[in-house]
Amino acid sequence: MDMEEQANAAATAAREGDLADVVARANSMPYSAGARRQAPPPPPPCAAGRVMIPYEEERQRRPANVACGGGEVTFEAPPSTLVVDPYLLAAAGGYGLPQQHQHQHQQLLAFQISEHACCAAADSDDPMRISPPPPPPPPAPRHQTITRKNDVRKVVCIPAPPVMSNRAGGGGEVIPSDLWAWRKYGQKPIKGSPYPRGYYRCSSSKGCLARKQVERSRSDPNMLVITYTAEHNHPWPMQRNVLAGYARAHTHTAAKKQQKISSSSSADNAASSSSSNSFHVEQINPICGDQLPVSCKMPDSTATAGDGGGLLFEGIQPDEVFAELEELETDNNPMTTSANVYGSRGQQLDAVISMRFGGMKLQYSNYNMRIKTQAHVV
DNA sequence: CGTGTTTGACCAGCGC
DNA sequence: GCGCTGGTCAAACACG
Repeated sequence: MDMEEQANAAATAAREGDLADVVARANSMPYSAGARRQAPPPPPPCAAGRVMIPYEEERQRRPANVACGGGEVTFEAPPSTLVVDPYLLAAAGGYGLPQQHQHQHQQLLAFQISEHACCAAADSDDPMRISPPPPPPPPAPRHQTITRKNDVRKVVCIPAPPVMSNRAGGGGEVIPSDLWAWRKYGQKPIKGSPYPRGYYRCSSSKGCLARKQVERSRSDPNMLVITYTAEHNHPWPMQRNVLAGYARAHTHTAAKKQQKISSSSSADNAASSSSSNSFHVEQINPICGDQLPVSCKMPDSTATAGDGGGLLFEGIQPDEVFAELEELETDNNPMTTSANVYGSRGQQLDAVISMRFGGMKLQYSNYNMRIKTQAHVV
């Protein structure tokens, strides 16, 4: 199979949402003659693939490059320092956010990324908010399964839905979906914070050590601070096998709204086209329009669609794409990831995430609220 | 019945 | 060593 056929096969796979196939095909392709080069270095050891900026590095860079607070946020960082978080991308696209908050994401897209550092600064009484990669944790005793000093913590800040009486999420929090199945196992009031902290563990797989803590930022109650601890030891769940509890609770709120929107919207998918060595799938971002031009459903027909009100799209689904990328990164696939997020221009916000694996380059962009996924042979 | 949340109790780390 | 604090457990309960 020559390069062109490979590219077409990869394009087909990508249109079908099978990023792993795309990557496999891309990695099987030789680098083009003109671009012959050493394989790019593996991404930084950030297995979960989230924005991970070493604390000292970030602290030194922050004054010059990150302006935090206010409506206008400009954020720039060397691509090598950024690993894209599928969750952030989901939030950036507005997926998973309750309808009443979707408008906020335009202003918050850049903020969410820089807030990663700003939260740490604002809530500086938590010294573990950003920590360097530690050695592997020792075998876990019954309690305190991970020592506090050595655990990896990755922090994501997202716009918080308003406090509701909904029991989901504890303390009335409604946690937007990040595609993993989480089970709440505790909640504690935190000294100095008026908001309780919820403790969640991964319920997708027995024995998975992944945990997350969810609390409102004490400095900005409109932001949710989600702290991820440990890593999933299993692929992300393509199929939710649960209808009870957390997902059920979400079904009662924003998720049902989205389901209604979904069911009443047109099933027309946006046009896609392909050429010999490139293709793109273009979809209208549902959050900026009254109409929802694509059909929304879960990846698997048996899965629940009520997962935090998230919308997934037929064809390439951004959440899926980055969730798969997350796994690929953990496999240390030789690829580079870069992200550029530009400050808001009026109501518009642009974000470009590009990834390169082998001879294929994938690019996810959110230009003027128009989601576009492209793949090119490089 | 399976999966979830709630919540009081328990345990360990940490600072003094 | 002691007390505070955060993280986890587990029983009870809710829900489809």
